[in-house]
Amino acid sequence: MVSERGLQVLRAIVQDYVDTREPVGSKAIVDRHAFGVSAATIRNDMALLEDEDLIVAPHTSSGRVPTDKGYRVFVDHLAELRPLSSAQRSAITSFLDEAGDLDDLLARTVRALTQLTGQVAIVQYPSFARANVTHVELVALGGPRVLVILVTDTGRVSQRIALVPAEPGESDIALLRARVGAVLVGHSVAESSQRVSEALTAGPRPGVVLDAIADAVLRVVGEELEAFRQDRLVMAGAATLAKREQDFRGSIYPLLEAIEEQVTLLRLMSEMVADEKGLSASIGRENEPFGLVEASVLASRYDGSTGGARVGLLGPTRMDYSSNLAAVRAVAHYLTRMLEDDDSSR
Amino acid sequence: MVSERGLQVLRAIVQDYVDTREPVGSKAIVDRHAFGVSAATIRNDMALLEDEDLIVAPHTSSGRVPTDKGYRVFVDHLAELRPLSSAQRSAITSFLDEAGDLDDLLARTVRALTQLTGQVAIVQYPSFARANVTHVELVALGGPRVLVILVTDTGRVSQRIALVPAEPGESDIALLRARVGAVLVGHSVAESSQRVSEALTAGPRPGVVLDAIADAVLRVVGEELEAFRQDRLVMAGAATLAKREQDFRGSIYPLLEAIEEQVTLLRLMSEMVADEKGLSASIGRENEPFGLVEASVLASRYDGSTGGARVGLLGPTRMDYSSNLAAVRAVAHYLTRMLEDDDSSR
DNA sequence: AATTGGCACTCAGTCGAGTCGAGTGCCAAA
DNA sequence: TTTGGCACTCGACTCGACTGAGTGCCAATT
Repeated sequence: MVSERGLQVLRAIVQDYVDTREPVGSKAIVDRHAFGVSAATIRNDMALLEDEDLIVAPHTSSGRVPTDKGYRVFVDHLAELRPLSSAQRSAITSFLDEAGDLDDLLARTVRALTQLTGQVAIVQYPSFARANVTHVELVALGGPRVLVILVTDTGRVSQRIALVPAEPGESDIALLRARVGAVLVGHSVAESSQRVSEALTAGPRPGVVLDAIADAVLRVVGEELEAFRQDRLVMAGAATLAKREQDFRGSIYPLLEAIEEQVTLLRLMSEMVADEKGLSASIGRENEPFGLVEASVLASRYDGSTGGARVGLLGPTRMDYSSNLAAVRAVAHYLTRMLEDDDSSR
Repeated sequence: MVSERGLQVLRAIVQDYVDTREPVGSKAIVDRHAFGVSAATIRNDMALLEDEDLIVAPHTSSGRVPTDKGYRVFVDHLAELRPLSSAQRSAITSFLDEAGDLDDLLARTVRALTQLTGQVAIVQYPSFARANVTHVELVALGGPRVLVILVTDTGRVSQRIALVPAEPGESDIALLRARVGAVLVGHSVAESSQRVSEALTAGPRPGVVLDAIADAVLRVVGEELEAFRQDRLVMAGAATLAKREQDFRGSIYPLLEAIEEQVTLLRLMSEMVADEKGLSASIGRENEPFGLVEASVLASRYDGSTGGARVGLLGPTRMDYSSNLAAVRAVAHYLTRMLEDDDSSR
């Protein structure tokens, strides 16, 4: 069983190891931390910690290094999030304050977070599945092309071009707009998607040109709604991985690939279990199902209203969890406030 | 002066070095290439090549390695682009054929190119400065928000939300649409941008609400047009750099950073000088002004009509120029054809 | 004049022995 | 339970010897 002091020793080991990148020995601990006991005592504690699989010695007779389990205990029980400096806080707020639309806000968020932590920052777009479609607009572009525009109450706007079987006239467009609008407007994205499929299986009445056009438009709308339901990520700081390369035993290739793929990270972030404060961490081996074993992901929920969306960061397992968790929490906090504040303007 | 055979020796050195990643010696050359002369003769030639700064010996008595200048001569005079296999060609065409809109087409293009070469693929968006604005659409979103949509004849559609000083009614929207349309429709993006500024300096008549709204909308339109004029890049395969890391003496950090920044690569690609076939290469040190010294960029123009746009790739100086140039050329070719073919549908 | 075989020379890479020292585990004493 | 002492381990570093690929040069050959 690990004593109270044993846990303090673990904390010291994690902190020093993150600091120095070198296995830390009993002597180094008594030097750098005021434990008031001798090195031999620390050694006994370390032997226990090793029994518990919280630390490990890379080879006989060298210092110890935290295991993934050790980091986990540190994060769960030992890390005290050290609050950001006021300079940092004001830097974040003023930087985010200048943001324009949602895209810009999220882009600024990741930049701020990567700046703050020196790690890869990630933010998930708020999920749009529960958003409601408020407007549908159709614009005839000439020829067989019709521009379809969808707007949701969360402020997301998207457009797509439909190729229709016949060129619609001005009045046709108005009719189409009403018809498509009836299917969508006022319904959530998820519902709308459903309703579009139903409207399509009904099929056009043969020979009725407008029906054929409407179907073509609906098909495009369906595709676009599907895209709405897919979550997206915004990231920044991928280059910082190259700087931290020494922290990875293997190649950073899997990491860069995950960043480029996005979908892996998306799943990973979605499946993370948050604590009561909305913070979550996935450490080292815990990411094995996602093909990442030497990396940790820290994340926090933000913007509780739309639910599910997260902001976080990705870095080597050997990272400064205290600072980084604090940074994630702070950024999530400001981002949430930002979204609440001017909810009406988006 | 370098003899004809000397150049063949240079070619052999470049090819073998790219192949083996090891300095190549005179013996290896006579073994792998049928020169019909002895190693001593090759050595003499190599001495000349070294005098001309085309190759260099990393240390006394090891094989030679091409210099940047050597690669340059190879690319300009010696590389014969080896055509793609028919399997590759059909893979490209069928993959690009499935593309939807322009975004999708370019995304597929970079994926195809990175697949083909194993390098980082880059494509510049066609410049929209000369595109003409064909449609302006306004949608009242309720409250002070008005959705502004711009469409150009190149098929680019973009939208933005304007915050206006008063909520416009249905008829106001129609009036506004006509008014804004008069400023933009039928003019190129560059002209439109100009005309918007002029319309704004005229200023609203005081007290006329519609004028104030129109100005707010025009300001947003101006911003959006500005965004049109900025070129953008789409990239893929950044992760492959991690695999090729051994090919870089220094860190890959500057490369990843350039990829993330985009603007550096954009300038680099814009300033490259193309040969008569539209192909261009920038090798190693030649990229020094852009902070890249161990990398080469190969590029090709595509879609001559809109002018200026390029597709290309980025990789270590020690790359297979023959294959990669051929791949870039082929992809540019198919991309151009794609854009011409269904010009009407975009 | 170009090519070739021969030869001395250079130097990175490798291997093994020797040394150093940080750090451990264990034990007996406090 | 803590502590000082001590033998032991083992990675990291250094040094020297050796190896071998490859060069430059030169005299002989074609």
